[in-house]
Amino acid sequence: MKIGELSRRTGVSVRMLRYYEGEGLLAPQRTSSGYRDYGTADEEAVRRIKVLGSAGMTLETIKQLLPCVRNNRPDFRPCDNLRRILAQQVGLIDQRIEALSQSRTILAGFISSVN
Amino acid sequence: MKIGELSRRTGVSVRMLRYYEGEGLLAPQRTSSGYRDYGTADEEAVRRIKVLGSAGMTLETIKQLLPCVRNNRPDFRPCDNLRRILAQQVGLIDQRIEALSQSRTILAGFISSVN
DNA sequence: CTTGACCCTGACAGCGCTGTCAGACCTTAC
DNA sequence: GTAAGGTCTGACAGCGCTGTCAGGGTCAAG
Repeated sequence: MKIGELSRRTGVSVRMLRYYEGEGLLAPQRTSSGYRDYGTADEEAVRRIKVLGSAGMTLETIKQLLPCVRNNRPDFRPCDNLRRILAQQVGLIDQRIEALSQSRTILAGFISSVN
Repeated sequence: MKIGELSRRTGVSVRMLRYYEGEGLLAPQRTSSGYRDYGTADEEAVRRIKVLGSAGMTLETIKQLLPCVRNNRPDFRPCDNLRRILAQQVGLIDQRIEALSQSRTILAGFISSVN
């Protein structure tokens, strides 16, 4: 599929899809005329990037993860320090969740103190 | 207290404390020689800013919240649309928590699939 | 009075991310 | 063949946040 369609299907802007490629997270085929040609695997990848990204992960971090994550099952063999990255990222995520929960408590408290 | 001490006590860099002031989130007293002089209320505010900020809130958003949040108990009277902001922010936070949980599941799954 | 630690302001720069614009090419449908 | 809409590249700019540097003032201890 072409970039516009992928954009519509994933909700990621055309601009960002090209950016992902520039950062090395995607490498779509090209048609003879130079148009990007994405497959379903690319679409899957974009969805993953989106989720990981909205969790606060940097594209750089996601990039380290992604190549090992083809096929829903990570392949760790080519990725030596990946486990470390993963554990570290889970730690970061837990921290963020904690902060968010705290904030939520604060805000929800404010709201209910008014109703 | 002076800015260096506040920085040490809160873990927020001197640079950022001055930035907060520039953005209108803090307004410390000044000594006759121009040094910033922070009180305990400022320290409290900085801690709140820190928590709210690490929850992904913009300083601009925090700024709208902060004036109504003196004394641990929000004063809604001067803040008409605050409830709307609060509800909206809680929604955003819930979204972020959801995304983080998803990411966490993905990553933790990867890790356990290897042990 | 000097020295070292701290503070001041202002500016520049970078980060990661995102939008937008220009100028050109491609494709599809009429 | 023409027009409309999609795509290409490359560049510029902005966002919010953060560090750093320069050039200068202040303060406390020796």
